[in-house]
Amino acid sequence: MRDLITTLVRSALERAIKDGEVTLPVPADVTVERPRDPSHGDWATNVALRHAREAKMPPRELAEVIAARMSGHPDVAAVEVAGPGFLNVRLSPHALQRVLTEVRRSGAGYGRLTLGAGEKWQVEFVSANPVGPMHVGHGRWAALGDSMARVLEHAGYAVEREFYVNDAGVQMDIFAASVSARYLELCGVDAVFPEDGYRGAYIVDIAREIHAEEGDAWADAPAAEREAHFKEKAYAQVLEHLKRVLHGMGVEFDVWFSERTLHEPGPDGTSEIERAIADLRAAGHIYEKDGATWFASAAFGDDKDRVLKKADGAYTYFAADIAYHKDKFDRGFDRVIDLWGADHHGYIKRMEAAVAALGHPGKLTVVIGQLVNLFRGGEVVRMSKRTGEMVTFEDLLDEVGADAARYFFLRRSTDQPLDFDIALAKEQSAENPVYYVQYAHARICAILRKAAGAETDDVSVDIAATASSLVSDDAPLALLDAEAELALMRKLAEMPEVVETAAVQLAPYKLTRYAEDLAAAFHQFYTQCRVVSDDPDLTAARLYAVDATRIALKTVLGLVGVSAPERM
RNA sequence: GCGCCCGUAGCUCAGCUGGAUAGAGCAAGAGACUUCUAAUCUCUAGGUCGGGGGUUCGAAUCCCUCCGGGCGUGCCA
Repeated sequence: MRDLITTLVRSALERAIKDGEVTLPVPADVTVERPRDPSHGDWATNVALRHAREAKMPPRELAEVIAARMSGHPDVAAVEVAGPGFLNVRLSPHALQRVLTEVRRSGAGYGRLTLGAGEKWQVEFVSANPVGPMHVGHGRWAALGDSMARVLEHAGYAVEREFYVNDAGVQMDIFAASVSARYLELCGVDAVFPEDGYRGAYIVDIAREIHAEEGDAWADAPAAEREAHFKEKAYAQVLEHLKRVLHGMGVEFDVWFSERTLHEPGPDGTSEIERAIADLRAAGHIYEKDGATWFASAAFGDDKDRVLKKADGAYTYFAADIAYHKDKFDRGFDRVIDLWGADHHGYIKRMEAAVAALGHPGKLTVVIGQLVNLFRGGEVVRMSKRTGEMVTFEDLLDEVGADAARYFFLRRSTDQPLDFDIALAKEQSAENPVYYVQYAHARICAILRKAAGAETDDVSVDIAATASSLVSDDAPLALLDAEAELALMRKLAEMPEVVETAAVQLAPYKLTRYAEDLAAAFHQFYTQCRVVSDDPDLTAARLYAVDATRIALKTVLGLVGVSAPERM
């Protein structure tokens, strides 16, 4: 629709220039946008303002010339010159009614774009250390990353979802030692709990499970042997937990990437980490100092150079991260998106530097997800993996449900810390916007059941089948010209633009806002326009509009990752 | 100290690649169900866009500066 209006404006201006009415080179920057105030029409352009000086005409006069050449088009109801020289374009009912046809023809593919042109993108998110249960922040990033991936897919990208498992390194050792200490306690052996160990109750649970399975068998084993064994047992349990919780909220990963594989030697005897450093060295970005191996990241915009291999011979976490990102780009992604917690934002510059040094400048986008502050009826709930004082994300899901959790997590812009009140999310009231949107969908389904002659709360009715048999393709859409009907169609027309913005800005929260707007437009329509009446033509036309709204609502909820209930 | 994020209505937040009279939800007040779901709708009220400078036809938006809040700033992971 935007393209259509842009073309109309441009060709009107071009004709005016050709006819000698305006003296101006044909401008390249003719753009139309949505006016903030809907009373200003559907589309507006400031071309006249921008080029008045060049054309040596007052802006309003130039605008009048363009307006005069735009009127008469069947999709345009009115073109007005407003304010200092804006051109406001109002779409005709006919143009809006056509949107309904487009929605119904596209079905679940409504709003799909070719923006991505099939480019291969990767979204890596959650990537929680496998040393404990998912916390609420991980839940937000899961909702965010998954919805981002869904939007990008809708916008035409080929998207892969990846979870990076930090299963190597010191955290895993501490984790194993913590489980081991709890296990020994269960065996009745006096054990010293590691000073920096994980104190959460879940560690005890894991130890108990191992003890139930294997008894005291490991009590007398050498510590190193026991911990090595427990590490794998406990790791497997946590990984199972992560997969179960994520699956439970509808998030599925294509790849679970193990950090260990970066450390293991390949067929040629070198690890991926070593090969990544060798690449950087060959490109001249590596030097030795104070017994350590350094990456000259400052040359790529980092604050200072970074150590990759410490004087003691161990690789830093950053070295593994570089190898990991090299691996990603070796897999052929056109763009890699990392979703990190806010506490990692200090790493963005060095990671971007590394990616640039590896020969992929600008192909990494790091999105920072701010933290979640958990409340319960106004009281702060603490979340700490170390003290064990925490609400796990699984607990939260059990309590508020996946729909409410996902919806709440997405409602804020990514770089905004989120206050999540458990009591509020549970509340089934007007304060809870997820129900507002879902309710609109449920209401539509009730109308369709009613129109089909079924009981309005008959759950056995197949809505999609009912809709397709009930709604006639040649319904007289021209009858739809009431204010509430036009407003609903306008809102439906916006969806492709919303998908585009959400994809370009990696901002799924735009979808929740749109979903609420669309639901509001429907609720208003519902209040003002009786759908099933004894006027068969009007009923047919309105059923058509209602079904288009159902499709769009279901689609946008799908992009958010929230269900569209047929009855509430 | 330096870096990133933030400061907009009583609360939670949109609007930020400059555009028209700064918006929404909640909370507050007043109304609307013998009708396809009132988990809804309608109306009212609510603002020095943190302060100050600058850039220009035009600034919540861009630049500078100050104030306030959050996070980060390891040869940790």
